[in-house]
Amino acid sequence: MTAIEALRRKLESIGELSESVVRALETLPLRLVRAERGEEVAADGAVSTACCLLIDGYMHRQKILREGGRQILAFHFAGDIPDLQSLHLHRMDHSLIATTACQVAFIPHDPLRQLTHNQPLLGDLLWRDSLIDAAIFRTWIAMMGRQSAVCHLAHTLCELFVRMAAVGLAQDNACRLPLTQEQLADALGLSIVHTNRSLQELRDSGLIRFDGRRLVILDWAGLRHLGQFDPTYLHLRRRPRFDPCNPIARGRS
Amino acid sequence: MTAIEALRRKLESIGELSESVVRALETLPLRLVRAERGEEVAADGAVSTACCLLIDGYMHRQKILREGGRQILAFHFAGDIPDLQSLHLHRMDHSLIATTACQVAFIPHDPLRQLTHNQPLLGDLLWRDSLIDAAIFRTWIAMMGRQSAVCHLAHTLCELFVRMAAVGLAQDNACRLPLTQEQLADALGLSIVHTNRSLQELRDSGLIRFDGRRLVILDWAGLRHLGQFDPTYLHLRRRPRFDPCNPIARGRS
DNA sequence: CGATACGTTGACGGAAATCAACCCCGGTGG
DNA sequence: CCACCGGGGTTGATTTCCGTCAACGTATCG
Repeated sequence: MTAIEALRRKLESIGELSESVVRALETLPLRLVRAERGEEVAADGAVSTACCLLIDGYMHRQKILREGGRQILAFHFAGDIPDLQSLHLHRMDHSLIATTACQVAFIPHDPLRQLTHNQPLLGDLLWRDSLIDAAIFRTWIAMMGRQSAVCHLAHTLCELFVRMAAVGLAQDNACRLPLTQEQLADALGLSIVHTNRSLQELRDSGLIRFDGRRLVILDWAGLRHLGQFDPTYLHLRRRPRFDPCNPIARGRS
Repeated sequence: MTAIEALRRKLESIGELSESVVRALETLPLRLVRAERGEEVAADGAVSTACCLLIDGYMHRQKILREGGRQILAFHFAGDIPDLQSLHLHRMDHSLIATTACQVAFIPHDPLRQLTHNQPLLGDLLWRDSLIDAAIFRTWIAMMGRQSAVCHLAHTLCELFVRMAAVGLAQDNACRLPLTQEQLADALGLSIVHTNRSLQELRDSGLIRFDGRRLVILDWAGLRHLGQFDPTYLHLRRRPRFDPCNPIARGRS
């Protein structure tokens, strides 16, 4: 998949994209780079001059705290621009890490900003994307502050699955999800041990299957209910019309 | 203070604002409204057609969860546009509440969006503002996930104080902060009881004085250290040059 | 004067952290 | 070929931070 094709899928999942805008996107200068697993693509505190468009692979954003603790802030995959905020906040306030080996395209800030000025509708759409990023943070805050570990975990898995499905990265009721339990724990704000036990709870209840590489949803309604998951906050253009794993609703497409 | 004057102070605290842009802002149609304490200015799930510029008073944003729990997501004061995200995310994914009686100005979306198109530099600055909003969410996530109650509380107080100081709402080492312990607790994701005890800890250590109306910082260095507070993530135009309560640094202005 | 909202305190219970093993598996190198 | 190693996952025992419950104090207000 090309860089612009990945971006196009993403933007179309959250808004309308005209042909002229797509053509304009294709004029952007791109620097294609491969990032190795664990590589720090953008460092906390650094000043950045380009945004990173993720074409293939997985990345995450994280903050390292004084006593060595780590908090993961977001997970990203093909089509995402994990450091879009750097377009107007030049200094990074967290770092961007390649969760797996990745293919990325760097888009220099200057031409990208120019393009958002010349094509206000594209600018609005990218702005919208960054606002959805923020909406996800808000939801994480609510889950961390007021929900139990299992609920939070279930919610997070729902969110990742729906986001991936929206850009065509899920087949049927499964998606690739190459996360260690340690990464999951650092995203949820839990210990590894407790994360492990919460995962077991979801598995033992027959809601999911997950081996650190692939997530299979066995009972979407159950997982969604347990995680109190309501996809409104993702602001997708089409709300998922049916529960991905509900064969009845799926029948009438 | 007028609506545009409040907005001007805010925008100047995070970026450059040219005279022509200020004049352009003054052409915006405003609907001035008073909101009473506790009033829901924008409801979760509602579709909004205007942004709310806060001229005087305090507001907060919150999510209500299924079992009646509440999570406060942000605190706002004069100059803030708490629902700026609605400009590109029409449906609210949380609600906006008047913490105290407020004076607000509603700015309809259409002319505001037009203005961001005609004045790309203003658009960029508002975008930046919404990105700082997100940066604050990220920091809250890290605090909730990986820090103790007192640390989180100290950090939150530091943040509020610095944000207010940046727009001239703090005098010396004190600012108005009309929050109940229940609201503080719902922001921190703690119980009221534990919030009360954490506050006492800060008071007993001689770091702050706080009576639910006014926050006085008695030991900025200590509070800042305890809360692991580093203001970088607020992306202010001028980093606070001196610690507000450090008389030595303050001497050489 | 109650009524209500907010703050404070003590006793108790529970969810999650911490500590400490142990297992499995793939890679690597003697 | 097998010993060794490191990363990741799993389990049990113990501890602790924080939540819950319940009561009481205080101030404001109609």
